[in-house]
Order: sequence, then structure tokens, then C-alpha cells
Amino acid sequence: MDPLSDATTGLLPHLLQLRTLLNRGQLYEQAVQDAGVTLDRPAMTILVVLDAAEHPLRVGEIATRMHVVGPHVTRHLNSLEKRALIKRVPDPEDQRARLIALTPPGQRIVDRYTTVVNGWFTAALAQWPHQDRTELLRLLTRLTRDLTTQFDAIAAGTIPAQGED
Amino acid sequence: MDPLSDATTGLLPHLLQLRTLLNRGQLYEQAVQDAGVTLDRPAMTILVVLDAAEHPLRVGEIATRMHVVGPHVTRHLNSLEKRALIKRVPDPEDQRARLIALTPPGQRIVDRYTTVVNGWFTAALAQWPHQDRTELLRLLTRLTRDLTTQFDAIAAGTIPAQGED
DNA sequence: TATTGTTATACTCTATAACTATA
DNA sequence: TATAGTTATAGAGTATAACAATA
Repeated sequence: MDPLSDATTGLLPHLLQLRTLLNRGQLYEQAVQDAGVTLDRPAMTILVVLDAAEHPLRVGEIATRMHVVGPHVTRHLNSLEKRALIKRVPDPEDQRARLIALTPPGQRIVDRYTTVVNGWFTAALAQWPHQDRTELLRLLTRLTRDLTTQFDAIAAGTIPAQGED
Repeated sequence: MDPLSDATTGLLPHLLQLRTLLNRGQLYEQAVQDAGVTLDRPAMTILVVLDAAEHPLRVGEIATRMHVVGPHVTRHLNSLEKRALIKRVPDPEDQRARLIALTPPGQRIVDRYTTVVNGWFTAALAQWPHQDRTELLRLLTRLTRDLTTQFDAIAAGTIPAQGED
């Protein structure tokens, strides 16, 4: 096995485990309970995306960042809006579009949730050397970016099937 | 913000993005198409887990490693067995248990799938310095392990709610 | 009596198709 | 005619509850 594929070959099982780990409903339930909020997971993910962006986003942009499809976002925005956790404001640059903004109550809920989850992460990584934590964030940031680029290209059909012809 | 939580605070959005990225059905469909196989995602995940273990596993152990619940595994084992991709052999140490083993056709299907996906990873990481790839695998391995430990403890109620009382 | 696994059922999450309104 | 978003519907994925068999 050549050195280039050597390190990446071991990646798949770990990424799959990470995926299923983060997908555990039980874990999310614990998080929202600790945070003292009531909200389903996709809705909370929308709030986290808005919070991370630090400015209002279009519906389509939220969908893109979540790697899901438009209608899925719309559905959850409806219930989020009913609870006044987000608001839809017209995009001044395009009357078809809406900008989705966190309301103060929405911001509070995200803050409480991320505080709990970040606390878990901090605890899990408490024994790590400082440099490893920094390195992890750097590499994970780049991994996410590069995989997104790669997968977008694959999904768009830009990249022909690997090893086929 | 203290330096300990500094690096971990940025983790959540990236891990969420990684989760949704790996959850994209479209991506999986492309992978199985490139690999020339027909199998749904949870079933393939079972095969990957068996392949990574390199020896037969009990049903419960597969469920644990997938972070899912027993009946979910059973359901997919039934169809996998019908297609002769796995076989159930009695566990000599416990007559209640069954050991799940890959059959040669099952092994071939996993191999074709992992080859395709690993090819994607290799392509996505092609521009990385060798050392970064090695570091990523090391840190990701430890992250997965430590998060699993932490989350298992949380789910079991061993760890009281953070910041609550 | 506790544990391993299975069957049957219900719920959560996400996608596809059809439609409206603005560019 | 193409794009942003919404509504309605269908499907994939996972969990809970009830049960059977062995420890």
C-alpha cells in the first residue's frame, strides 16, 4: 500500500463511527434536556448554522450548509417562526428571497445548547495536549472543506466514476 | 475565553457539517453505483463494521459499534442473509448468541465499496502534506475513541448534567 | 431472573414532485 | 425562461415494546 493512500484508507471506519455517534438521538435528547430547551434536532441544526454564520442567511444557503434540500429547511422554519425563534425578513436585493435571522429568544436557545455540547467536547478532550487540540481543529476544518468540495463535485457529476470507465 | 475551551468551541459546527455531509443519501447512491453494487446504507455500514473488525461479531456488538439498537441490526441482517452476504453461525460460547460473519460475496462487495470511497478520500486529501494526513488519522482515531467514551458515560447517566444541579 | 436476539409497530428525518411568485 | 421559496406526499432510517430462547 503506497504511503499516500495509507493514512486515508483508515479514515472510513472512523468517519462512519463519528457519523453514527453524532446521529444518536439519545445523545441529542440529553443535550436539549441539559440545556433546558425543547426543540427537535434538524431545527436546532438550523439555529446552529445561523449562529455560526453570525448573520442572516437565505433559505437556500441554509440548505446548502446543512447538505439537505430546500423543502426540509422550509418545514422547520415554519415551526421555528411560530415559536418566534427565527424571523423571515425580505432580502432587499431580491424580492423572491427571504433572509432568515435569529431572534433574541432563538439566540438564547442556541447559546444554551452549544454551551452544553461544547462542555462535553471540552471534557472529552481535557487530557489532550494543547497542541493536539489546536491541530485537530485545523485539520478538521480543512477536512470538512475539502470533503465538501470533493463531494459536491462528485454529486454534480463533474468527477467521473473513480476506477470505472 | 480560556485556551482550553478555545479550540474545542469551534469544533461543533464542523462536526455537525461532517455529520450532514456523510449523511447525504445522494453521495452514498453515487458510491454504490460506482462500486456496481445494490445495497442500502445501513446494510453496507454493517458490512463495513464486520470488515473493519476482521472477525465475526455478535449482533449486539455490531449494534454497539454502529451506535444503534439491536432490532435495527436484526432487520438488515435478515435481508443480508437472504442475499448470502453474511451468515449467522452459533456462538460456541453461548447458545443464545450468534456470530455474524462475512461470506466471500459479502467481502467482495465491501471491498468494492471501500475502494471507491477511499479513492474519494485520497483524491480530497491529495494536496495535503504527508504529515498532516498522518496527524489527521491519529487525532481522528483518538477523537472518536474519546467522544465515544464520553457519550457512553453521558447516555448511561454516569455523568450528571453539565452546569446543572 | 437476566441476557441474546427476533418480530411487529411507530416515529423521526429527508427527498421528490408540483406549485407560486419574482427576476 | 430561470430562480427562490413553499406545500404536499413518499420513502429511508431508527427506536420502542412485546416476545422467545438460553444462561
